Amino acid sequence: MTTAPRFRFAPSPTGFFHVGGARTALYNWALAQHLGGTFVLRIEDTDESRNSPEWTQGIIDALGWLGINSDSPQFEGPYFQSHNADKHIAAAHRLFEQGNAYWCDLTSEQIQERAKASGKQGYDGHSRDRGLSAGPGHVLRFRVPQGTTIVHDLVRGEVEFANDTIEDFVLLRSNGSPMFLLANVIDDIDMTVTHVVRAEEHLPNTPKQQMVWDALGVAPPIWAHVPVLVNEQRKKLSKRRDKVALEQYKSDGILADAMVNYLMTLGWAPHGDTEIVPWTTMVEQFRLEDVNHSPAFFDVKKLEAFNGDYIRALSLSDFIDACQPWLTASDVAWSPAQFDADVFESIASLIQTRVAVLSEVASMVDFFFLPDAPTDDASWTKAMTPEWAHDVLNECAREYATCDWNHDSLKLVLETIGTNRDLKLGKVQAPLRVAITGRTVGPPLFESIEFLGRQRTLSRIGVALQRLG
RNA sequence: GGCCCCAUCGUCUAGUGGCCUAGGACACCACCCUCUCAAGGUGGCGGCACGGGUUCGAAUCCCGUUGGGGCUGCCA
Repeated sequence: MTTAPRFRFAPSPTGFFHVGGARTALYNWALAQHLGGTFVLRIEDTDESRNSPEWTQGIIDALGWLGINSDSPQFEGPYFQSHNADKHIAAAHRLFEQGNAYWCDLTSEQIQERAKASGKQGYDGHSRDRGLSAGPGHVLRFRVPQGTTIVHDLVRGEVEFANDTIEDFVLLRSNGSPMFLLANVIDDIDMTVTHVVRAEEHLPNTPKQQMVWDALGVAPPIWAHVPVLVNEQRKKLSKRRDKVALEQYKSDGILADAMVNYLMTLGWAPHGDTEIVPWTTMVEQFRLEDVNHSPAFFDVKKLEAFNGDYIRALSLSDFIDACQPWLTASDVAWSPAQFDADVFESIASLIQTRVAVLSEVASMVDFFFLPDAPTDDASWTKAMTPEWAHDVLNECAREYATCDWNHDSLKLVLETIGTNRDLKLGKVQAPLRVAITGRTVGPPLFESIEFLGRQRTLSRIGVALQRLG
């Protein structure tokens, strides 16, 4: 008989949500969905010095954004490791009573000195047989048995560790609080976790944890260590150097689906020649055995390419909805009163193919809502330098005062002005574009002018003419 | 230093002994389309780290070398 598998995701609440953690969570979630199991969220807050309660809500929100919904019947938690301290301590004492652990009174300084003197690194097992009991300044250490420990890992195969290379690690701190290694195991046992899927950086901890499982008489879980995510220097993504906050990508305008899809392909690929596939397909196909063994570079460019794809796949109304946060943000160039939702809806389809991240939208449509064209000196210089610029704008102003107001005729007018001077539309449009939009690049000009209206168009041409002198 | 992991285009990957003169995607380049910029289309550039084996046959298996990475805390 097989019971439904139970996966767990066990982040520590140390600020924002790390993209590496996001991928690990996604792998666990995909597996839970694929196998009809449970995803258990456990907040590992044993290190009191660096946890903060508001961050756990951040974790839940971030998971929710990724589609790992805490309302789902397959979602369990959050549990807090700190709430289980009693169980951890009880287990530690049981380990002591069984002879699997012993007390030690050495300080870190003393350990270092001994290591220096012996020339060997780490703790040397000095207190193993000293028969110490609990007391102030005493830590409880696990008595690593002789022999070898074999970790059966679903992505790596069998990994063998000689136990004599593993030091007697600390279970309980001198203040009596449990260490991660212990707490982690006790919680996994307590929550009947069957699969531990986590990042590769935990692989060296695994034999230690497995020994604790064994000592407690419980069969260890199925392990799976997925490769870490690295930066361009091939170093593990770090909070200090790298942009790793999921929230940051969200506020830059990365779509959740794009992020999910991209993260899943870091270390794994869906079948076939397309890597942009719906979540349900990934759930169906994802297998731990197919996960790559080597670190994967978190490539923001590729993420944005995925995102552009997802943006273009949105229906127009979904796209418009998705843009709202960036149109109403506090740092936007226009005032709320100046914003015209109808205008935005009218031009949205022209914007949709032109952005890779949603935060780009604002600077692409600002000229519609600002009283005057935005100023961009580089664009101005580039477009207004030709000696014909002034005359073209002048003629434009005259013709646009009376011509039919639709993009076809607006275009035809400028085309004619250009033809008379032997200038292609691609060239003559430049001064007009900058006069109207402020920039040399942007959405299609004549549609934009049409939406802007005759009055404002004429006024902007006037302003530009004046500036040209 | 010690322990462990890893090694296919610049990057993410497909590939599990013959279908591989190694496929796709991102990036890059060119062309087409085109009012700018995108999007889209077409094409191109570019890789099995190296050396030994095993085998009729190796990107795929074994060994070694080299190169990367992770861990090495009374952090998680």
